[in-house]
Amino acid sequence: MAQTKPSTRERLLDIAEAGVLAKGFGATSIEEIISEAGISKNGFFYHFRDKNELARALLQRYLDTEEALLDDIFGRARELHGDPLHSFLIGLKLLSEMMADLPNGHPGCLVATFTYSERMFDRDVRELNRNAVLIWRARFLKMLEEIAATYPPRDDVDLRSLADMISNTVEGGIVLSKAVGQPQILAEQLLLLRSYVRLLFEPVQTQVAPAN
Amino acid sequence: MAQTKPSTRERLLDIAEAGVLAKGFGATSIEEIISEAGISKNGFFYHFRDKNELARALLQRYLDTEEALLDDIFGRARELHGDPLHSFLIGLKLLSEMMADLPNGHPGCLVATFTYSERMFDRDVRELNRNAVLIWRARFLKMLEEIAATYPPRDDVDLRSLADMISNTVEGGIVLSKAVGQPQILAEQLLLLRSYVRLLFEPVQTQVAPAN
DNA sequence: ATCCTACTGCACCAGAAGTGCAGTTTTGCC
DNA sequence: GGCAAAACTGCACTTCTGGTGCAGTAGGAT
Repeated sequence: MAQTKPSTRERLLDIAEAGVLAKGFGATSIEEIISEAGISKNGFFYHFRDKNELARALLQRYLDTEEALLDDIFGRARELHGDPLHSFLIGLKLLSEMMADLPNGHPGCLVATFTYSERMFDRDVRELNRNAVLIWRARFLKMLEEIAATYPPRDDVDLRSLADMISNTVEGGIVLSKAVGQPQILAEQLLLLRSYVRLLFEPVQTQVAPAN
Repeated sequence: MAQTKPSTRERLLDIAEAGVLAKGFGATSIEEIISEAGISKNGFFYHFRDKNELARALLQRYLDTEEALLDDIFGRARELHGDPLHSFLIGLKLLSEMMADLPNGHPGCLVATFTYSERMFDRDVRELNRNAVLIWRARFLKMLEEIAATYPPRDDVDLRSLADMISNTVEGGIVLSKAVGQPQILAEQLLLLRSYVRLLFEPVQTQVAPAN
């Protein structure tokens, strides 16, 4: 089970991911994946029992990458500022900047692709997808609780909903950016979310200062 | 060209829409649509030249319905309160309540389904999809400009981005609600958006009063 | 009576997901 | 170097789906 051979399997996943994010899971045929990878059909089925297992592997890899990315961004933000609120605001800024710097815009979120599902996947894959969102929720909720402990929120908001708002903004931003072909929408929306968090938690007097 | 016969064509669209929203466009086969409609395959192709034309008709009808729904909600909100800010806040509340009242949650947005495209549609359909988002933007921007004329925003936000934020919240909320199977997420996110709009535009002294 | 709309029925094609099996190359290990 | 397992190739075959083509028909409007 321990992967020592990354090459072919990883290449299949790379090709599949690009296809799925550009065209959707159903529109990405095994035929085209293997032709691009220069492998036979049975070579493909050696690595993945069926298309559903490809979906599972694709999603798992994607989620691991996203987790690492969020760890990195909010970890760096925390290093830049010890205060929970300010490090969170810095994290959102960094995230927004990272999204703005993607040359062709965000390629798309596999979680959303899988949610708007296409051929329905099996329970495994759907559960993986569901858990991904719940993990994001837990991550951001933890950060918000830390913030709320120091800065009482100005409006009576549910922190759990607010935690979801980060994922919500990203998912919505990706859809809108892709739909109209304006990649910057996602980055802008993250800055609006940041503005909301500031208005909610930042003490009033500080707000008169320029916005960064 | 003037439709006098709604029955079969509309029924095909109903069945197709339900399928597409539940499983995605590619996973909804013509075969299953016609079997549910009790019609022959050629009967289907009599109404739609190919699957792409079905997509176009589906999207067009969906957009018309959404337009009417938004007209209705924000029209009613305006009747309930003449002030642009308060009628907008009422509109968001009404929208949130409507989403909360959907028995099985929002069935999904065709614009998002089509964006995360699945088999790529032709230029026509993609343009229709793009314009839909731009029309939503224009609608909300108009309302926000009216608000900003009376209430200077507390943070230096771009009204165009803020206009997109409504669509963004809905699209993201639908994805999250569907992904985790918690329909109320969409309604909650709309209330958070409402909270942000309040914090942005509502004069400070009013804020101390209880929310809502 | 006949034309148009709205279909049915049948035959057929290509592409995609898979299955099955036999055989071959590559590799890692002793 | 030898051997087994891993990582494939090639071919044949099945089913489902999208789509085409053509011939025919029931029922209402002119």
